Amino acid sequence: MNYEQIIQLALERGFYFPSCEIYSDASAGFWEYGPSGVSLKNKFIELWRRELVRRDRMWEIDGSQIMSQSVFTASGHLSSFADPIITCQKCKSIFRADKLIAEVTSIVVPENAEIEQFDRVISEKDVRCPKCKGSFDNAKKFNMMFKVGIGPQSEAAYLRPETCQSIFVDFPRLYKTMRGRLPIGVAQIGKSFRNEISPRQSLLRLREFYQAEIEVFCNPNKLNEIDRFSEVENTEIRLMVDDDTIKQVTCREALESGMLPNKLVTYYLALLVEFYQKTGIDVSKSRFRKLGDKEKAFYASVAFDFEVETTIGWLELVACNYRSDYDLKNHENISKEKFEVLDDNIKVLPHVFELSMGIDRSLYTILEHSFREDKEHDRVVLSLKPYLAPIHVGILSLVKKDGLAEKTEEVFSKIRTGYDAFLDHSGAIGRRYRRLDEVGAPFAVTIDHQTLQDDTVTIRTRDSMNQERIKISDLESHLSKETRFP
RNA sequence: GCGGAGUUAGUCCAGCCCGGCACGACGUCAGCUUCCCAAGCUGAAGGUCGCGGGUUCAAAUCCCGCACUCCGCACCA
Repeated sequence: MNYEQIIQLALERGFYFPSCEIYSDASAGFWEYGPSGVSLKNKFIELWRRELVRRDRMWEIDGSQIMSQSVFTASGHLSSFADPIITCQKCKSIFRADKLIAEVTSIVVPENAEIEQFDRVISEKDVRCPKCKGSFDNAKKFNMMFKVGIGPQSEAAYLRPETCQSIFVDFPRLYKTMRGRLPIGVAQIGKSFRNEISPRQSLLRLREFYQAEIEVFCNPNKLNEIDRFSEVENTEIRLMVDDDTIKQVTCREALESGMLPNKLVTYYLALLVEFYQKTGIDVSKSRFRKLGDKEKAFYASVAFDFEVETTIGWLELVACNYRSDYDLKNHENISKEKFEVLDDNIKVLPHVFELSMGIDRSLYTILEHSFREDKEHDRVVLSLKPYLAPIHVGILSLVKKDGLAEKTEEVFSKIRTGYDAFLDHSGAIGRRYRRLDEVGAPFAVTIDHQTLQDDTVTIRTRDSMNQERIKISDLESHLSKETRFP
């Protein structure tokens, strides 16, 4: 229900835990997924593939995590993904140089100005530390990308700070070989790396994290020629634009009222909501928040954050950026590769609309929104959607003796390769049910004395705690029906 | 990075002031018992007390440094 309970569940039940925790030099901002977490993550990704990649006939790629320096020269990350910082010589406080100068002197030095400009203003205006009045060291650029050295000469390269650059640099080849027409969605799941100044709150701000990104390449003159829009015109989404109120409207209303700029953007925001609804996240606690000019990333011309309310506040799960031709134009200039494509026999440099999803944050939110305390039955239940549950079914013997254990293993063997099943003989039956509830297993099959006579078992449903008796021969079709993706 | 609070078994924690065998609960495992919702009994495993250094005959405890976690500030492509 709240952050502390989720982190405790994560630690106790193998969802996630700190990386390298046995060593004291382990850095903050790195976490690992245990067996339950991996199982949940894999199923979440499969749902994403079904609801976005396959539904919209996107292409999925898997790019390198280390990318050449030129990529980030072109993308702007080498110059813009860095903050000018100054350190107080006396108290060691760190400030953003541009912000402090603007505050104290009202002089605006652009964030990406040459480093000497900051030093000059600081010495001319005698800018001092607001905390202790100490003077500053020379300004430095703090780039949030991790630099790596390739080969014996340690040639500079970087761990990608967002997965999408692979998609941009691969686009010319993909377009030539994969036989698509605009609009084209290209998707990728993978890790990104950012040297955050202060990582916090486990999965919510990591230095190494999973993104599921989708870049939709489109003709900027045809943003309202999206046939598939009709599939989502009645889908309800919650929007926060221009003021602080959230309005729940259908996609058609959002478009007609001008709250959203065009059919293409509206269509993909709708796909996102429909996807998240199926993850079990409570979308009545969600909103698309339109970002103001100051909040937007340097490459975005229009941006919406998909945010969900949690016990620690509104959490950004997806950044939806209209990147226009920013990336393709820059890669074209630096690489000399052609990025133009033919659309209706007219050459066009595609624009890009991006859905950049944080997987780790999404998984946290799913856990928090699924976690409940059932006080009446004195239990903790993770009411995950059956198709996302780390364990689909527990296979339990009511007692170990009288041949029940052997019969239970026989049932387990029948389904172990098709489902995530957990075999358990030991302890009281109620205790075993409780443990399964806590990792979100939607079903528990129990082998009892009657099973030996007529080959039937009981199957217990997690949320209702109801049990029904079914034939072992019907077990697979029952599980298949109940754990199927929607 | 700054300020505050912390770090002891899988989890929660006592012990620290005032140095002398690291306490308890939950959980886990095995056995017995019951046999459909965390019962009970018996037993067991599990600890470099965050890391490193110092003081001391002796350090979880006192001192110094560092790391990490949480809260606040700042940062957040």
